[in-house]
Amino acid sequence: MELPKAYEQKEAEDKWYSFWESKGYFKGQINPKKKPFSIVIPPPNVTGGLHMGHALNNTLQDIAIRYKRMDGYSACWFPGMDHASIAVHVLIEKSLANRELDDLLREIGYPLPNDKRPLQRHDLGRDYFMKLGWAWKARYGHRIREQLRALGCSCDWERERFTMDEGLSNAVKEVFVRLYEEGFIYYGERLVNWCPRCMTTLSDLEVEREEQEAQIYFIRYPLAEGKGFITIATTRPETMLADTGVAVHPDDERYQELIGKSVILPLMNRKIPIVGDEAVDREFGTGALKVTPGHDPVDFEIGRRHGLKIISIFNKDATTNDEAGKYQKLDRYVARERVVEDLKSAGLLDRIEKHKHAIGHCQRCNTVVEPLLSPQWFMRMEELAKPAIKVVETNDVEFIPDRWKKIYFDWMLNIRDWPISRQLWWGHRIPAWHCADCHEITVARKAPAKCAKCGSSKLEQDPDVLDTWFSSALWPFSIMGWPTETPDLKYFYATSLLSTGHDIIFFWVARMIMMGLHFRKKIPFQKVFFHPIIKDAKGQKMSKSKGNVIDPLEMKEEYGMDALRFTLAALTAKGKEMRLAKDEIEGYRRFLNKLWNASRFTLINLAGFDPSAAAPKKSELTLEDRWILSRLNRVIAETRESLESYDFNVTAKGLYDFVWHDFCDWYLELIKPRFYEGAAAGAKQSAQYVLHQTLTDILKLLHPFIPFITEEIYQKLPGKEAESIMISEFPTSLKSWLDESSEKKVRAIQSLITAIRTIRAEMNIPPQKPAKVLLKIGDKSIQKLVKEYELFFKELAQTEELTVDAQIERPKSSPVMVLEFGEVFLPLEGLIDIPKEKARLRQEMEQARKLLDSTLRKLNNKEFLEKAPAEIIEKEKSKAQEFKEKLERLEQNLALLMSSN
RNA sequence: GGGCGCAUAGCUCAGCGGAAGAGCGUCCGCCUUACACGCGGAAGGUCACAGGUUCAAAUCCUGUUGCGCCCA
Repeated sequence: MELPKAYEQKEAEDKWYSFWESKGYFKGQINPKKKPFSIVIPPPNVTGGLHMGHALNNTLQDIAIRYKRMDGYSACWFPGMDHASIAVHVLIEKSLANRELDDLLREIGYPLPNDKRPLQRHDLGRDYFMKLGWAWKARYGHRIREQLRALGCSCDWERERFTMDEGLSNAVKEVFVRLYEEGFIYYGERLVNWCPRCMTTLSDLEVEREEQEAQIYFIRYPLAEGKGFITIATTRPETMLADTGVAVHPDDERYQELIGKSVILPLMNRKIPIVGDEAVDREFGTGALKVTPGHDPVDFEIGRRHGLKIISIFNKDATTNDEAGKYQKLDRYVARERVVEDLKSAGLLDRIEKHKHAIGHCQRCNTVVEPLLSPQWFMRMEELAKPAIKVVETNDVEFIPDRWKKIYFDWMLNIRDWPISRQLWWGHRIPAWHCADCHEITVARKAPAKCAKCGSSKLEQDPDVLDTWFSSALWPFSIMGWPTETPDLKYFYATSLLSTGHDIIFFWVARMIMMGLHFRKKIPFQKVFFHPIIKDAKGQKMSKSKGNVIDPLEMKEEYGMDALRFTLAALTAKGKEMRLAKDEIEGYRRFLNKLWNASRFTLINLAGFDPSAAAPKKSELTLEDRWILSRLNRVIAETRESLESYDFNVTAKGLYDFVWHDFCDWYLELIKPRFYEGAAAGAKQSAQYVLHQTLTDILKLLHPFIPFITEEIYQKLPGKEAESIMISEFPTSLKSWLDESSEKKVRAIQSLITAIRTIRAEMNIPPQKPAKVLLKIGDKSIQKLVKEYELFFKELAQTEELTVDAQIERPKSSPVMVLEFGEVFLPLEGLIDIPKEKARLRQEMEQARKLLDSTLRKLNNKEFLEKAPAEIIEKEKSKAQEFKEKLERLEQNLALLMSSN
């Protein structure tokens, strides 16, 4: 069966994905006779489509799962998606305002207004908003599913889950109730990060700090007793309206006697105390700090320690409220201007300086976050973190690369309570009910009929939803049916591998470990692989606004998905980031083209091959056969090793080099004569056998990386063992095929042929013109080798007469290549370029001398001889010998060149 | 302010104790019947800088400089 001239990727990709799926290969089977290998997908957000980061992560997971599946494990990849509470909520709100969701609104039967005014979620109400969310999920969930399929991901689609599915929602409720009952979850009023745009609280992790050029204001606060001022420094002058104290460091000599006294708060004329607190940084500003417990977390703590009042001057949209007196009903930045103006006219503004500092922004909408006092649900983390730290310390959960462990420990050791409630609609509603009569809270799995305390039936469910990461933290077991102890949980939990980006190590990885340990008493996964973050060619983050995104589906169109997959794998080294450019993908597509053509060559020459016939005996194999099989078995071992250690780049490069440079450049070229007419039948048959064997293994080794093209070729191979390469056996390296001697011989032949080619190229001898070649070689075994394989030289270096001898006089005007074990002469009829030739020889001599010097330096060193391992000394000795001989030959040749012309 | 990472060929990056590597780009020559998405050949590097450890350092340690990232 022959292959067409070109690989039609588009057709092949669709065809084989459907084939695999229809055969049920993706389905995870609970099989007690096999070891399980399971992966849960980091569920993509149903916000839109998948970007290159997803393509990377899912490619890596697919490589891992396909490898293990072929290697005899019962493999299962659990796919699914995340409802992404705030992200989707924000997107829907934006799209509503732009009236981009009218089609979905029509779908859910919402009475659309006739005009085009912007819609808000409150126009829809909670029920319609939720319906809209589900319609959104259906649309984008479908898109994501199709993208994963386009990537070739061998997910078990029957096990697909969504974080808001009924089962997973039950798991969320169950966890919430249990943690509440165990005292880990509590309700309380705290100062939280508040996004005035999203109108919700945020955890510290959801606040992104951005260094900004701002101003620092020095303000004089008049002392209440006697004359004078204390000058404070602040970056947020408007919050002074809510000041309830001034703090200085208790040991600060400048302010010693002011502690315990008071100041009159300007503009508000409020008397507030001066307190001493160690949290004050004496070096910052004037060393005196205005204390605003209602609007700053540090101040909140200081206030708590000194019993200061808490005043809130902001509404939830960050406008000022009536606590701000005459400054009420202003935007926070307008309030700032007014306050500064008035301070200036009152002569209380000392000065304004430029000041760089980090300002917190909402991760989702980039609005400046406002610390706000509000009642929220929190989760105590410290106790949950302890066992989760331990399992990483002991490597029960292994971090790859392990440098991420430190980052993890640092965060876990300083972990703080987690605000888990969000003032959003899209998400898991908190299973808590507030009593209108006694204000008691009832937390329950199902809506209670009456208040647990007073029996009132005036109950209202808490309006808030849970932080998305609350449900994501349960993903590895909620996806398998927890709290029911399902067969999946018994067999596939703990999962084998989690592959993810290091950017969500706290958000997700840490929390999954804590929840897994708490609720399953078992780690959620054995290994965590942190892949690099994809950047563009210049090292910039890919983003729509920068216009530098490379879209995976476009790359599939342009180069084929296999090319993209192989590129991503080849770039996945254990660094923090990787740079992707279209050039890279193009380069690896060429590799696929090479593979395709090598396969074409193989199939053409396998005509008449009987795969069921007995394998040739080892003695019937030629040198090149034994060589390629030896190399193949080494590559198999290396492939397995690097796959096990998640060195994807190493695997990819190893296979690339083997296929292109060993198999195509040398093996295929060396065996061509065995397929010429008139060649011996036995030689052809054994070549066919080795070709078939090697190509089959190459395809299998490459399959996890480039599933489509390998299947396309595999299906055309005669005598395939399985109905699909996907379920064929992953090659195993056999030591009996390792053949050092053949490898050494072929290396010698290669270096001789390369030397001849180099001379030909440098002397501009047309490639097709046969040349006489003289080889001066002392080593008898190499002499013999050359004679035996003269045909190789004829085929690959276009030699006509090949003379090999220990004693050969260099013919006049012949250039020379000097090797470690001999010299190559090419007698030329015309004149050679003497100066050029001299320069070349000199350069080579310089190189050889450098090498010789460095080995001699070692060998002349007593300590080296005493302390270095014997094998290293041996190696150095033989190196010295080689370099010496080479240098002598070069010298002789140079001398000859000088004298003869 | 604390922590982490990175500096290797023109570009992008591997290598992380025992002869400086790849891809792309550059230069030269080839339409050799698997492949011009190709074949053959070549040029190009005081491995950021300064110390140290070692028989031996691009590789380990310390410091300096420059760039990233994370946390406060």
